[in-house]
Amino acid sequence: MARPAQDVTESELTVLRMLWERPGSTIRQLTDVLYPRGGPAQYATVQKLLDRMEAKGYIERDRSMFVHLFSARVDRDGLIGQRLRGLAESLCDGSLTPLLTHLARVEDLSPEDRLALRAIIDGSDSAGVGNGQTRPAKGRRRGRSAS
Amino acid sequence: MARPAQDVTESELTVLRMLWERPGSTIRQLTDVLYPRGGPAQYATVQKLLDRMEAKGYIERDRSMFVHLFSARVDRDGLIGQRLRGLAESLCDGSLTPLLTHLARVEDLSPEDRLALRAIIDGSDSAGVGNGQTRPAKGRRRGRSAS
DNA sequence: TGAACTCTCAGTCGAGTCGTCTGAGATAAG
DNA sequence: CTTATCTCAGACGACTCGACTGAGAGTTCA
Repeated sequence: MARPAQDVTESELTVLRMLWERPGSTIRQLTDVLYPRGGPAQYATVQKLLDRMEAKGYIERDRSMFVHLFSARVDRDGLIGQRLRGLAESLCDGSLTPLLTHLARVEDLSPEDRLALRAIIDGSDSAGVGNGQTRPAKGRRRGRSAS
Repeated sequence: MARPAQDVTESELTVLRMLWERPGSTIRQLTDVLYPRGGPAQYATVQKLLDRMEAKGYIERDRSMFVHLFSARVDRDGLIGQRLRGLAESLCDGSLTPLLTHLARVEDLSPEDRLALRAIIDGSDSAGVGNGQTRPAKGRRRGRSAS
């Protein structure tokens, strides 16, 4: 009954970040970058991390060839959303609003951020102010959990 | 080298939540509520959870009397901030802005939330719209981590 | 064909966490 | 003094996680 833990570890995240940069990588390719002087042991470590991430649903594996190709199933924004939801669940009865107001209160915003935020809040989704970090995300929309 | 883990567990959080409601509780009082039919074993469990939370800095213990009194050192908002910062650290290079925009984008806001948010964003901190969940927080202000 | 190489896969190991529980010793109450 | 309650240290079993080993299947190439 110890630690349920189902989200990505720091080590797993390191591998996942690489898959975000280069989808369809092989274990060999990942290992060569992660452990430039790595032997079979390091190779196996990366393999195990990928195994576990696949089991947790964070990546997918193309088995069609002898050498498997790995890609991320969740992007950075998806991961952010997941953790944010988990946080809301355990601390705010599932509501995301407290997190939102907390951030708006704590973070000192740049004028650009301020503008972009107001645009988002007011519903106009044509805010062209790129802050470089966040990407539009594909099919994500109002994920009411309503526990 | 497994799991550093330094933040509150779900079980610890259960106890912490009680301390938010009733600061200065004894182990006995906490145990009676948490395990209404609990024996010495359950008592010791609560004790251990308190021990570990004290070690992690989440609660404080008044040792002046024979029976110790426990209180939270961090409130809900503080915990939210801490986790949010951790999340930003591991996924957004330490910047909170991506989290903010993510939430603003994903969450469909009620008109009240919208209004309150705009007030916060625009810097006027006299927003009287109480959404019940978030409390103003004492000394928290611009925590630039600038890694 | 067959040897050398690389890959996959299953299993193991050590360190660490977490919830639980036991037992010893100190203190208070009757 | 006896009894009850508290504190404190330690230990357990289950589990996670990074690291590593070894066996066996598939590929490459002389």
